[in-house]
Amino acid sequence: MMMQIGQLAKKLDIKTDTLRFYEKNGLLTASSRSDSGYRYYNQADYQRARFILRCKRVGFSLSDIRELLSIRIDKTSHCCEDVKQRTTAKLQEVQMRIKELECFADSLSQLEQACRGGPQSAEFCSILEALEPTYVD
Amino acid sequence: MMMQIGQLAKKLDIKTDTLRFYEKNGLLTASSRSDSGYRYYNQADYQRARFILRCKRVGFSLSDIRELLSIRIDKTSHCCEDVKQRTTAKLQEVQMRIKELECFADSLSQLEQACRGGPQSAEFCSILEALEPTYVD
DNA sequence: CTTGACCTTGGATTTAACTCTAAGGTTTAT
DNA sequence: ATAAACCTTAGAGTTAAATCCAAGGTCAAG
Repeated sequence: MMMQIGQLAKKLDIKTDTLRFYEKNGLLTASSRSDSGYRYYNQADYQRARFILRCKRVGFSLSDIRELLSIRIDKTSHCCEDVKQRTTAKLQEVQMRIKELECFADSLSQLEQACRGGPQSAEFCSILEALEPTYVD
Repeated sequence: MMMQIGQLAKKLDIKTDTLRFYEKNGLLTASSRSDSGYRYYNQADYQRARFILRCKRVGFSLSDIRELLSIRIDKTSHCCEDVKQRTTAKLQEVQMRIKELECFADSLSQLEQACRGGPQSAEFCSILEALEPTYVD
């Protein structure tokens, strides 16, 4: 359950240096340390690390991610305007990215269809051409 | 219709240097030049530039984008295995990113609900906690 | 016909995000 | 008890992507 930095790094397929770098930058701190200073990570740390990597893959910068992770809602007193606003902003950003990606996915599958000799086979020959009809500026 | 580098940069909200950098790296070349060497961009160039910026926003690197842009299907002879395979691979990648983002969006809107004092108001207080139930490792 | 706002190139610098190096301490297995 | 495989820190180096700088050419407006 508890693992040290090398094991966690292997599980995540990243370098131990990267984990130390994330710690230095306030993204992920090992939940405990051994007497001699070795970092020990638990399951929650692992989840948090996976979250960071997911965020990165979809184009968030480390400071975006720090912000996402910092959004905390006070259970008792309901949340303040600031937190609500940041959450809404991030949500809109994410939804925009989803739309953009869906647009890509459509175009790519049209191209794939063309590859299979589907109905559009002679119509589009690049992703830009496949995307064009969907661009409404 | 035809614009020079400064105008295009302004429209895209990037620096002229960035456009020259993209040219040097084979992502976007001005469709023509004046006698004195000024770059002239047309509508297709603009679309291509927008495509590049969209790709970047959803986490593709410039070489990913170069690859996406290089996928071309030969209209007459149907497409070769290589192109088909690259298209399929990119499509899968895009679909995975969409799934991840949808997962975020759900969690963020749960948080937003909590902010509004919705039914889950006392349940989750951070994006990690809101995400947890959806993590199936 | 010159001023000011554009443009050219090549090369240096910056920034984010790692990734490596050096010098040394810790743990486990034989 | 010593080698091998871990870990620590601080700080330097790398890579991708963008941005800046310098020295100079172009062009439209007054």
